[in-house]
Amino acid sequence: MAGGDILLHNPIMKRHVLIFGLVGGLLIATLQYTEYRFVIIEHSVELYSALVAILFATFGIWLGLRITRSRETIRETVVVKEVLVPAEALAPSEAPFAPNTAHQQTLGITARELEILNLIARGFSNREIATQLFVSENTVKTHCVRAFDKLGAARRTQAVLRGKELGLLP
Amino acid sequence: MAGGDILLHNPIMKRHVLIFGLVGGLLIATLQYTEYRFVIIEHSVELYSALVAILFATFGIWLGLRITRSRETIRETVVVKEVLVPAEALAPSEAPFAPNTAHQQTLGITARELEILNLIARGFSNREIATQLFVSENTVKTHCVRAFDKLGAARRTQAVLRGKELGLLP
DNA sequence: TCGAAAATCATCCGAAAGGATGACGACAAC
DNA sequence: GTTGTCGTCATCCTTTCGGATGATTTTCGA
Repeated sequence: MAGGDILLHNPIMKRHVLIFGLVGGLLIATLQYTEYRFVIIEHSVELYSALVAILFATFGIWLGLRITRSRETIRETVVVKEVLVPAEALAPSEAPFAPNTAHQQTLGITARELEILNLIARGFSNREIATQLFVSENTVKTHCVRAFDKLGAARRTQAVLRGKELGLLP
Repeated sequence: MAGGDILLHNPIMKRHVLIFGLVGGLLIATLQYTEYRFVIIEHSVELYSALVAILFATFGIWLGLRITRSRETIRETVVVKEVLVPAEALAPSEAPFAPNTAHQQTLGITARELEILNLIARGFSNREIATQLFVSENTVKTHCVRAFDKLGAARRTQAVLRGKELGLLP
């Protein structure tokens, strides 16, 4: 049930769905309107269908991505809370790794910054990171600079080193 | 490039996109076909549009979910690898660290190159490394390029990662 | 619902890193 | 003495990073 709640009772999602419906309605209305105003070429049904299909497929993909993204964020915060307590008694063998939130907090490193640090540590370039996270390269660079600043690092290799020293990275 | 590779050069993704296109084409074809076979009710364009829209929106959302899911899976497997390998080469706290000479030999990595890899892993820039080793920056860069080539790395962060995986670096 | 924090994106610039290629001396192995 | 490897250095060029700055949008908590 929680999954549904997260998706449906989320105001952000509500707005997206609303926009989705609105755009759909508008499109249909436009279609109907144009039918009376302009000359409809023969066999235009499939053309319209294709257009609408492409449009909505794109929008659908975007929405799908969007949904999972916000779901991931929610999940992350939950996980952090969850892991926090057993962290003291954690076996060093199997754990999915819990970053040292104490250090993270004192340094003021945000979740997103840590996420990017992680990808840097895995050897990805800024462009690759941008692609993976569905943001622009500029954004990644901004996060990088801020994270480096907070870590007192001048380079990404140094940032990775510091991150591992502080238990922020696996 | 790897980010794009994960999504676009992924056989699973390719199949999805293929299916996506196929379904789209089939739908359009069906639409065209039915136009000649059945009686088309008046104002059916918007009906068809709505139908197609809903269908493709659903499909799009599904695809979006699918994409992010496989992306997560890929990321997870990477993590598993990362955790798995260095586990065996984990130093028992005190040893001054002995690099895996077997891997070093098979890859043809020279001592000097390993030395430079080590300094890279410690977060030094090429210039700093040059100063420490009393050689020119150009020399350091040459060693870097050769080492990266042997390790199959495109970046120093990647080289460090590979080096640790192979037990060449502490 | 208001404001702070976070995330996003952009542009500009200089520095660092990466890639290709050629060259030269030292040294060991054949 | 020839060959091959290694270390050294250089030049030229392209790409990537890092830093500064400003703006907008999202998100979240009071």
